[in-house]
Amino acid sequence: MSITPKQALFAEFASVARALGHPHRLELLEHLAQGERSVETLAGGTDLSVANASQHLQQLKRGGLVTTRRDGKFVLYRLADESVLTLLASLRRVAEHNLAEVDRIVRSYFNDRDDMEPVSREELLKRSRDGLVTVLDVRPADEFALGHVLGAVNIPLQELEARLTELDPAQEVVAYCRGAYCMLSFEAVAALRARGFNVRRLEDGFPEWKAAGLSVESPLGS
Amino acid sequence: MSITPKQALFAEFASVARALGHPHRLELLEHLAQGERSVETLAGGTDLSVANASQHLQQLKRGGLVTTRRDGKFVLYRLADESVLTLLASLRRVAEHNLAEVDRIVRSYFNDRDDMEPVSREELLKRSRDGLVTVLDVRPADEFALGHVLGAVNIPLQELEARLTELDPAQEVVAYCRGAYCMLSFEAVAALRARGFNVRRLEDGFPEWKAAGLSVESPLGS
DNA sequence: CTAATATTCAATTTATCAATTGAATAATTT
DNA sequence: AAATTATTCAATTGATAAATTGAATATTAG
Repeated sequence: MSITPKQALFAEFASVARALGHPHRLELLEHLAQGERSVETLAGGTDLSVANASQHLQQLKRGGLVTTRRDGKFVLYRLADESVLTLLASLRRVAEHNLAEVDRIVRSYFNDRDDMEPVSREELLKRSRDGLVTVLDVRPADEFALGHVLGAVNIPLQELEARLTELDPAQEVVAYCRGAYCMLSFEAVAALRARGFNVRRLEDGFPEWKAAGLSVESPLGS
Repeated sequence: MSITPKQALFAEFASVARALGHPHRLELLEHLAQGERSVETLAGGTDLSVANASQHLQQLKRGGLVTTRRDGKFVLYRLADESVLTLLASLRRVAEHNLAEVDRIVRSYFNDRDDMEPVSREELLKRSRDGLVTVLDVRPADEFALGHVLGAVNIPLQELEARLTELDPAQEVVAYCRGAYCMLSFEAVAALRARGFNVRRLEDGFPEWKAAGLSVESPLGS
């Protein structure tokens, strides 16, 4: 018996889902959500060997989640389009709603949810315009340089302890990083709170902010 | 070295994606999108052995995509919540946008003749007013009952073969279901065309029709 | 052209998944 | 209680995926 078109379509849809179905690939996608990256950069950022990262990236490509272009001797990967971010957000939402294990991890590692109630994009935008908050980007400097929330201050998490004086203790701080589950901003909040700062997290990260069409600062030509 | 919470979360997210990563499981989810079903019913609807369907359903359950309840000797599966439908829609959207193969399949099986182009809402509205088409809603009866295109006939896809006599073979049929990526109307078109009907799909589905402010019939109070 | 760098490919081992079969469990009917 | 029905489990076989290694390609620089 032959394959029906419906089965063929489901097979294609499944291939997209399978491409998402590995922790390393999700991590690669999180990095790619920040912008275009070379294989070597991605391998470094995710602690994978270059060959392994390359293979995972090719699976993402086969699944239609990323595209590539060559720039000199580098092959640069990027998300195929915005719909990939939406898909990742949906995936997170389903996991949060329906997997007890996710809830358990978030609770046990990120403490009280009340305390950590994230700031919505809308709220941040409003309070930022009114000059009421310091927007703190805790991603590495190179990621910040490739685009960030308009008016944000960049203090990479690793430098935070050393650069506390750059933050006004009298003003609320809202920290963000790569996305809803990027650890950097969780850690920044914990560190700053321990120093007496009034600080919260943005509900998600830079890619979502950018995708929502909110104001960003980007380097020339991008 | 120990597993970071981030890695643990990505592993959970990946497990959700893996649950989606098989054509049979996507087909099961499509059936479940229509309402609660027993294992036997699902096995019948998808041409799987009961044991095989049961195992796939358990994978969906582990992935947090479905839940179960027991009713007498039946175990009834249902989608975990609405966010699963959103996730499925995102998955289809990414596949449609970024996989050439999906486009090829849709074109070659559904759109490769002029008369297989989907009908726009405006065109359907006009032809419907002029009495030129039969508007066919192929969603399950309970969904139809909650609101449908004004004047539409409801023949759920599953009953279509048995109720062909209700359709006038001399008149063009326009089928619709839940949305642009809902498979039901694709299948209805394929089935009816095989029977010699002149049939096309609406470009999207009921939610878009309603959102566009076009005439609908709804139950009291909604 | 040759050397150097970035990425991919090919081959391997290990691990996990898919489908089938027959038996086991759980609720219902007789 | 025994028989019936629906579902799940356990064990098997064949298929596919993951990570590693070393070699192969493609581009740039000298």
